[in-house]
Amino acid sequence: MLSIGTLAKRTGTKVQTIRYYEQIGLMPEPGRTDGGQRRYGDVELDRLSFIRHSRQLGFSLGAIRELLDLSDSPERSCAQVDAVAQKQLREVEVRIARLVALRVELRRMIGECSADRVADCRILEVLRDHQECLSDHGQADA
Amino acid sequence: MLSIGTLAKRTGTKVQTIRYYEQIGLMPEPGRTDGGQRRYGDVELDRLSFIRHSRQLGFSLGAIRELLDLSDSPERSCAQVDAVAQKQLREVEVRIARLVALRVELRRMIGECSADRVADCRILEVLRDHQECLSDHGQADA
DNA sequence: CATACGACCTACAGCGACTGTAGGTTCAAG
DNA sequence: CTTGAACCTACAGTCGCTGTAGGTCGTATG
Repeated sequence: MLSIGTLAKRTGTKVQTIRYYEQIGLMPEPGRTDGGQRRYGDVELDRLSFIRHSRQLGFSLGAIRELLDLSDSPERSCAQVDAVAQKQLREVEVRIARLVALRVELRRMIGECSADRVADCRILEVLRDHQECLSDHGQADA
Repeated sequence: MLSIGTLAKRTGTKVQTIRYYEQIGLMPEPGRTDGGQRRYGDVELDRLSFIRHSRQLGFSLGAIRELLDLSDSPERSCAQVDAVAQKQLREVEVRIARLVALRVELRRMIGECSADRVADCRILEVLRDHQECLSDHGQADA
């Protein structure tokens, strides 16, 4: 039986984060000692490892919830699992594309500035005037 | 004199976002009509354009505040402006590297799964077992 | 067996950067 | 003068945690 602190260490999670996952129903309510402290077993350890690893791969908690639900029906087709993963991949690809476009602009901006004074700084000029950009770089994140 | 809605349209910002920027002191408190509605001039239009464009390039509101402060002292050296932009570039590069590593894992994971049933799904297996990953992909974001 | 102290408990506020809602007021066109 | 779109304030919600305050529990040591 593991305390929440031990579970946290084993999975590289903060204690508060585990309690947060319990609060939003992503982790089950565990057993308690007589004094009211949480005690976990291997099932919970595995579940939390799954969650953390999925988070590291960028899956949202919503997507993770879906994956956990799916993995509870081992006889079903795994097409839905595939769809979730594909969607995540596409999102990662979109973000990479956006960031690469940003990198281009930032590099160009920095490279062009050889001024001494703020008044002549190309970086600030570019930021002032969107026209000077090559791409439209809609949103930075998402 | 522009209403907040017109300013919003011109800069591709939501009205609430402009009010939010005012609230956190990034935009100045504008003049008002007798009825209490905000009215903006070209100075505010330029400032908001600067903010929005910087946001699109991924600068945080904190960094933007710094850049706006710097651009108010036109005689100063622009080394600090450069430093802010360089920092942003480095952050973008780190994020790209992370996302590219994620893309590798996601593609591999998806490519390996040719199962029909959830029970044999490679995607879920990989998510369960971190060992199966090549990189350490620490944090998804940041 | 008593004590100390680190780990645990709950409840709630805060982060960044917005976005949305409710309920009321103002402006400008017809 | 009326209508209705646009404006106003104030506050709650988003996501995924993280931090704090103030109190309780469990266990190793003396």
